[in-house]
Amino acid sequence: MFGQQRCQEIRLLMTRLTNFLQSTGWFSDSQLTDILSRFNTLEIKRKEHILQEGEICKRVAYVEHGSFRTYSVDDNLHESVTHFSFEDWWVADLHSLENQTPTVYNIQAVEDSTIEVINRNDFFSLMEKYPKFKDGHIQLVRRSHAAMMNRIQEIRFKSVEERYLDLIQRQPQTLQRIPQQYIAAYLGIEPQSLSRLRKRIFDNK
Amino acid sequence: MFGQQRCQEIRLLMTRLTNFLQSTGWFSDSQLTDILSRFNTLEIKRKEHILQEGEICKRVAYVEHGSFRTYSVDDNLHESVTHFSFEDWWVADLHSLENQTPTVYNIQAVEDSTIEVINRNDFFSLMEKYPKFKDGHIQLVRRSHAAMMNRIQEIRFKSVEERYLDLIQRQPQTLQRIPQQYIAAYLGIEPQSLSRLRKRIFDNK
DNA sequence: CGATTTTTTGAATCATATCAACGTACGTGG
DNA sequence: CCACGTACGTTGATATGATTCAAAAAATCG
Repeated sequence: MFGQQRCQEIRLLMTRLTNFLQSTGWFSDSQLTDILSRFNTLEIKRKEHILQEGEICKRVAYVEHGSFRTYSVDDNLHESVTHFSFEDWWVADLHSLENQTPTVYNIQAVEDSTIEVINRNDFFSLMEKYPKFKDGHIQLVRRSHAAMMNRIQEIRFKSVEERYLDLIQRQPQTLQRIPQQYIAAYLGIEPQSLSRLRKRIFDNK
Repeated sequence: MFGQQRCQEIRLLMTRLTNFLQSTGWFSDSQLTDILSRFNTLEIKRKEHILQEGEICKRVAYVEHGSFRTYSVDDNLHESVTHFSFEDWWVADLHSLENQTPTVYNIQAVEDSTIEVINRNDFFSLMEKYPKFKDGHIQLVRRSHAAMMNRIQEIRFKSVEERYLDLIQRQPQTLQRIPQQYIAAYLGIEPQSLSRLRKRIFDNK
């Protein structure tokens, strides 16, 4: 019984994406094969961009391995990191993807990474073909929305120190895998200030 | 021809909600009547809450007249305003509505207001019954998501002064209809700081 | 009109930005 | 494999903007 399942998984290529889609229980094996056939595996080198300001988002990626940062840059060349994406995250600019308007965000690999990529047309036709796929996507948008609301609350109510401690507790991998300057840009402070903050924290311990 | 249309509108009650639903062009008159029949008109007094922290969001409102603020309160009783809602806005906590989890937000009338209210079950069954109604809702969630992303960018990149000037230019009604302390809570500063900021701005002119 | 809420003003304090310089780690080509 | 250059992180001094506590002035409501 498990032997057969394992065999099935191997036939479908044992990727994190496959694993995720199977875990939802929403699709039959043939549907799974159909869905997976629309994706291509891509290797992305550290510091390479998969989306840049001004472009129109034409594809959606699923992170197999590695990490990405979504950030934007203001007139004074200050960078602000919206979020980091690790294994099993979907990565895209949903707004640009939907409306086909130029994005204001940049998405860059922080480490050498591997992603599964699907282009916009295929993504949208999957949503039309499989209602569950659409529902899943809507859920994702809703969750992103809630996460953004939450983010604003945190920025408002918590000190930078609290938010830093929260971050390294909730996502210890961030500390290990993301350079400090990007973490500073995520917290909304200058790298110098994060350096001083860390000193304060670790001296008092 | 226009006479007949006007007559039709009167039969459906000439509300902003009716107007909005008609303007989408998504529904026939009988569908419109069906949809509108699920809504009830409610009068909300200034400072009255239509949702409070800890409750589960069980209804969705459309603002006919008046204004609301969505805000949350931290442990030190500091209030942060997420956004203001005026005429023709949908008002609800989408996250609590969807997941039936307790909300962390409060929604309060800033002025004496009139809203059209639909309860959760009716709202969801309308989404199942009319695909266009569901699409419209998804669009709304997506737009809210983009607005929140944008909000974070603004907080990061713009000074409080810039954001204040942006606000009163983009939504002059805010300045007229919303008390200053709530505007301060929207900008993320203390009322005292906004008062000083305003003095600085108007002295330099 | 009086009572309550809202806004303004003052002084002291705190956190972060900024400019500048120095140390350290990293990986790339010789 | 080492040396060099570049990118990254640390530290110092100073400046700026917002907070806090306190209290007065102004506006609003019943």
